[in-house]
Amino acid sequence: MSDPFAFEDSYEPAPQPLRAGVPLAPPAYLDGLNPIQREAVEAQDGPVLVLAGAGTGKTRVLTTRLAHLLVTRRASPWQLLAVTFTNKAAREMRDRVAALVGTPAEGWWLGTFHALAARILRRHAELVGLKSNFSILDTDDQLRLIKQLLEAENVDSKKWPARMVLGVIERWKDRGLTPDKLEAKDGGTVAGGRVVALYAAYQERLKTLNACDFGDLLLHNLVLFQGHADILGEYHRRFRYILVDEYQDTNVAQYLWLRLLAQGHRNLCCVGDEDQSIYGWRGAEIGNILRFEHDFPGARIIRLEQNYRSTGHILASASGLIAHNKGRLGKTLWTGAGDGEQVRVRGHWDADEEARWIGDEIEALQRARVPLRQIAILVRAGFQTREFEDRFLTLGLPYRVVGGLRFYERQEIRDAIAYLRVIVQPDDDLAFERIVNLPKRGIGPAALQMINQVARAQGIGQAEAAWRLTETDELKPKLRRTMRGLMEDFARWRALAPTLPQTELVRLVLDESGYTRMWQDDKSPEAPGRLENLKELVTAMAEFENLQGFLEHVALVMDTAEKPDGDMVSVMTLHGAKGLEFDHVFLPGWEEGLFPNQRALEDTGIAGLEEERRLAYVGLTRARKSATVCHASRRRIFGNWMDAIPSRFLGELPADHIDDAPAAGFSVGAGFREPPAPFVGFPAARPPRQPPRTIEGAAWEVAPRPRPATAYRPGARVFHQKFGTGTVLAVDQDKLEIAFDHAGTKKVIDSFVTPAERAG
DNA sequence: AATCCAACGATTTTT
DNA sequence: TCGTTGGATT
Repeated sequence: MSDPFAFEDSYEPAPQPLRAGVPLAPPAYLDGLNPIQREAVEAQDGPVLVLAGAGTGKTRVLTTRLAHLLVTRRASPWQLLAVTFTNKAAREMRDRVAALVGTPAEGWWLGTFHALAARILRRHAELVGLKSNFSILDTDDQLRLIKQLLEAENVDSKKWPARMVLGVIERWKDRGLTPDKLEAKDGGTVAGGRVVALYAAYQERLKTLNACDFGDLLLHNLVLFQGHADILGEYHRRFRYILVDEYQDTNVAQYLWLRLLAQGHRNLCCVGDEDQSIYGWRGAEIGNILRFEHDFPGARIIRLEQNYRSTGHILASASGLIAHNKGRLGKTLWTGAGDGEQVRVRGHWDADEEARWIGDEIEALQRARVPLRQIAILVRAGFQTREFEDRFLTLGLPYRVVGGLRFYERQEIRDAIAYLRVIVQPDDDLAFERIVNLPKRGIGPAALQMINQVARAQGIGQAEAAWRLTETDELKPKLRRTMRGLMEDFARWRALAPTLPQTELVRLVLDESGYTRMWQDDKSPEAPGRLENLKELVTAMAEFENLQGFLEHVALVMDTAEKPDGDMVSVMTLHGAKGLEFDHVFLPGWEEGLFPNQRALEDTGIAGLEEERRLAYVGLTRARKSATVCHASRRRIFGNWMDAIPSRFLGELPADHIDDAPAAGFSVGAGFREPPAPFVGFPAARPPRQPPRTIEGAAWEVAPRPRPATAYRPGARVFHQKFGTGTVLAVDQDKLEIAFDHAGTKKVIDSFVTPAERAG
């Protein structure tokens, strides 16, 4: 089987540009681009920043640019690296470029930061102390791991919830900071001043689990590139042109990753809009885009400012609002379309009335034959959707709440995947722990504790420890039999895995493990749905080449391509709306405290306020024909009614473009003060050297680990917690055969015995 | 091992 | 207010 991404092809000489890159007649796909867009398409060499305002045809420019590179033969597909944030964006880019070029472009590196980083990491995993079949953990796994560590460290998990500790660690990872770059004091008082140590322990644990979290995918890439110039060099030779979408959302680690890769040919084109940077709280660093010119000297900045989406008043309102931000590069959006309607601002007595009024408005639109799919309600926080759901339910108005539990986040799906993970990667203790007693097998906390004791003593995974336990008399016969059975099942499934289509394998595993039966016997109302989901999982798996590919998909492509079903009003958060557009947009809840959100202000001060304002900007610019902003005087927050004052953002909307502009003099939320600017640190320029390490074992192999020879010799007197004192008869690596004084002859594992006091 | 109650805490969540 | 979670109880 040939790997289209094998390195050999990167040494192929670059194809010569066709007529020095200038085709005789401009290709058809350039028609209909405006002059600036065309400039952005044709500026192919050197660093380029395309500042693409909302609705200015960004995706079109991006895809045309790629097509142009290919058609003019400046680069072959395999010499392109195209990075997006979401899988949706990657899909769209792939499809649209294929449409432009005429054939699907095969062999280019197109994907999300994480998917691309994972692909690179799988190739060189040994160099960062992993095996190439490493698992990618989800948030659940991460939290369980942190909880275990907190417990081991005796940290009060009430005071320092795992969520928070994980958050701190992830922000460090976002900034490219490995534990060795931190000092204990960098963690402040979090977890009793021990977060840095916890971070180090967490990373250590991940390594023994042969696992990565999302942040690690990038972080390990950085370590790899910085420590192995030869490998980085190969990627330099490979990637002649690099294209990045949504650059305003990159974090420091991603920035460093891009910078390292772009050093080769320096053809780095980043597309983004600083006014739509809304993920700062997830580690996105707006400074990346603001500093682009400084970071990449000689960069060309191209501003796409002609908006093709919204009518004049909407655009002017959004522009007027965002002009209040300081941290901008600045753009002046304009539209050739007419003024359209002014942005409506409406106040209501309370949130219920707000929902009622918006419901009525939507019904009016419906009567005017506006398709419901062209209407959206964009809220600041998830809980705001409830009022609308209640209202739409009574009105019988079809709606859909976008977001919420995703397919792969469902319990039964995660369980099924855990089985597969243990098969692919026996060291994956987190997956093992999840399903070892699911369905109930009687392998409860006590048994697990024993497993853990062996695992820890011998430095092996739980699965391996369980296996070794069954070779002894440590367990009660019944338990020993079930555990042995389970371990043999796993061994068998593992052996079958490479020979069986993955769909067959899951079916087999879910049946033989009793997992399916468990839900079949379950009388709860949700059980049938879960069985349905499991079937859907099997169907979904069919599309993948192999089990590994499927697991990679699950880990990295958490979204399921949503089916565009039915004509419904969309209700979603402002974050969820980024990149979407609707004819008619309703923006409820513009009140101080809610929007801008109190916590955002408290956490990050002026930076937080500006991010909230960008969120408002994103909301307004989703609208094509009409935007309606609402605020209520009373809102039920956490059960009790709270008085609310209109958002300061309302006062920032330019009066000329507003319908029923509220009277001037809105109070600007009292008590707001500016905390010190948050520290934004860059890691030291000097790359840390990591000694290369080689670990044996291909994807499906369970490399047999040498068992430590025991310190006990035949004749030694030992003590065992359960069986009492005895004399060692025979030694087999870590297993001892012991003649106990009162319990007969048993096989035990040496970690369960201690030297007995010498008699006499 | 299951079940019940009290306490808590509740923005945003591309991967 | 309401859903989740963890401890305690049977």
